[in-house]
Amino acid sequence: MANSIRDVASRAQVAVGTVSNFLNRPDRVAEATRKKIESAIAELNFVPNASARHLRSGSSRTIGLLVPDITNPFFTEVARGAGDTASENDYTLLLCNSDEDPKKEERHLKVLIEQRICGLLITPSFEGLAGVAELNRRNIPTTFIDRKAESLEQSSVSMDDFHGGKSAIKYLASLGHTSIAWVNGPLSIAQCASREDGVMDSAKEQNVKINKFQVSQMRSQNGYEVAKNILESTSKVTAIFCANDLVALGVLRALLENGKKIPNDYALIGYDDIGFSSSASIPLTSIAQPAYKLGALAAQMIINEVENGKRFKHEQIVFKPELVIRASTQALRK
Amino acid sequence: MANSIRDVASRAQVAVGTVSNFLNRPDRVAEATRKKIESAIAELNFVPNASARHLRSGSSRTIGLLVPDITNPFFTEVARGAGDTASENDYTLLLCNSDEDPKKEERHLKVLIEQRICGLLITPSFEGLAGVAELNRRNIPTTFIDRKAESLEQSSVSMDDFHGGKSAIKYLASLGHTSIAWVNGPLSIAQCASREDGVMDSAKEQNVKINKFQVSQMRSQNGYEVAKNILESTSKVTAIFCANDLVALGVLRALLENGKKIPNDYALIGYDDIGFSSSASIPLTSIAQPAYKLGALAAQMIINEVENGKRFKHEQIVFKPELVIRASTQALRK
DNA sequence: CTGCTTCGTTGAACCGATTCAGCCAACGGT
DNA sequence: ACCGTTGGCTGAATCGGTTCAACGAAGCAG
Repeated sequence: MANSIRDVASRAQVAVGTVSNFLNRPDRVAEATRKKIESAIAELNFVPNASARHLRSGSSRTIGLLVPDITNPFFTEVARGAGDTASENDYTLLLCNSDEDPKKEERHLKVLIEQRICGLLITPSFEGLAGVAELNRRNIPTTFIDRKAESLEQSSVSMDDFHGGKSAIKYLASLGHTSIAWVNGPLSIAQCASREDGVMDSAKEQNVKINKFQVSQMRSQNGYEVAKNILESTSKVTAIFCANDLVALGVLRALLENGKKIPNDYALIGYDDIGFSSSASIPLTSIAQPAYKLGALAAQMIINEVENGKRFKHEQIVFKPELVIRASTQALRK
Repeated sequence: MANSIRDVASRAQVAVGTVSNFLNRPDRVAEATRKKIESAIAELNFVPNASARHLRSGSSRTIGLLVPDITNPFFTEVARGAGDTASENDYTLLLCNSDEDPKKEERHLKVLIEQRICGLLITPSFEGLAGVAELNRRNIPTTFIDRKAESLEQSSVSMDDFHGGKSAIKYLASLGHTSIAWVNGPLSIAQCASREDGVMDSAKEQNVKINKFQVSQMRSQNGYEVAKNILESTSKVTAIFCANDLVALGVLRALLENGKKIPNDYALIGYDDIGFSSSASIPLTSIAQPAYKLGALAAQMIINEVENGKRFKHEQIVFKPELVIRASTQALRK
């Protein structure tokens, strides 16, 4: 049932080495021989065994992708991008979801090492992950996604969060808003910290007032809850900027329930531009991040690194996010 | 750098076979020897090579999961469930996304065969997929997810779509609605067909009138577009039931844009109960499907089948979906 | 005709695990 | 004292590919 290269060889009346050449360097094989092997493979329904191949060749042609929350559409898109690129280059992508749980993350890293992945794509959610150090010790190239590498010895594909935060405030200021609520996630998350820096920087430039609010997790429910605080707050704001779309959607729901009109009573901006934002009941203005492209590019980079070894130059690529204007924002009516 | 079992053996002063026993059947190894091996492994930082293990043992401990659209939260949840269960049982899950493209699907199946997966989980989106027949020929157990297997030789974990369609209409009828729009996807999709049967069956029982509408794809944008037709339709409906939540969210947006009040002007029900439905601006009543459980159970079943071989009894498990009532529905005001 | 390449092919060694027949020592029953 | 059993350990064979030194034949230059 499970045919081996030896069966193919004997059926095609050639040596095993020739079949292997046919599989890997067909140009080294004469036309006539090639045909014999082709038909033998077809007749036997032969498909090479990846494990055997990896074992001997030393290269697994498998890359790992470790994300903190596959439920977040942003990461789903990253995974799609990385998967498609891997596939096009005849690599296998091993997708692992840690659910933001360090234990699961370590376990997945162990499995990835067992599989002898030749490269890892990761969005590190915690500092100083033991497993990542382990990867380094084993010389497995690692590329950060959505997080800039601090060392030049490592590649990364990330977003300019400072710019993202800045451009949202700048845009709101241009609409005439001078008092803005900023709903951020935990500052321990690097992305949140950078966005906040951008927000504050722009606020100073544009001379607008920022009211800070905070959520413990960047999920819809948290946005829903924090909205009450915004409504009850003494200093009246006319615009709300949220650190991601899920939170913004939660805020949106709370505002509508309280009879507020969007964008009339409040302008609202999210971050990430996940698919649902454009089809929310009030389509959301958002800071778009090219998630698919992030994943695809990261995969391409790690494949280059794997194939070019030492000659490879590490790069830290930073994309600029883009403001996408929809119905949830409009100019302030005096 | 990459240590082998032989390095461990020589460091621990034992035979390679003993190390292998330690790894796989620790009870067969004496306490003292165990300790020696343990410390040798720790010192050398040894992690076994999965490829070598699979090659010799013949079992890959890898299961494949092939979904048609990882972007759909329903499948993301299925994948999480399957992934967690695989992980708990020391299996590796290879997640593949076909984007509803038969070519990609075939390519993924080829890769999965190369990897010698010991079992496949699949939501078949097309009839008579050549690749699946191939899997059968190779005796690779296959379990259908969200689609009942027609043969008793195969397991499946699916939902009772007939019941789902029926219960939505029954509920709307109980609220006093007698004229209902039913927005379905392509009838070529088995799930859509069954839901429609349930809808029509219940309509007859409850004596309510059904207005059929159709979308070509079950995405939010399609729902947005079809909503116009519903509004312009001559026969006035007071409730709308959509074949999935994405479509329902699109309809919701269109209705709100047209100044309609939900649930006052229209009651609205979706299907799947994806996370976003509960946090939509008007939280959506929906027919909930336990996606995570579907994935987890399917993974457990295929693992059982793999490990118990012929003794395994195939099962076709069918879950009943559950109506989840939220703000988008209310009793009809006369 | 000889010597030198080039091209296509061969087949044994090897990658790193698992498997299993076989060995030794200790123990217990008679 | 003898034999059978059991527990623990050994190491060669093996899984299915890839690699590579070596080889024969053909082609070509001098």
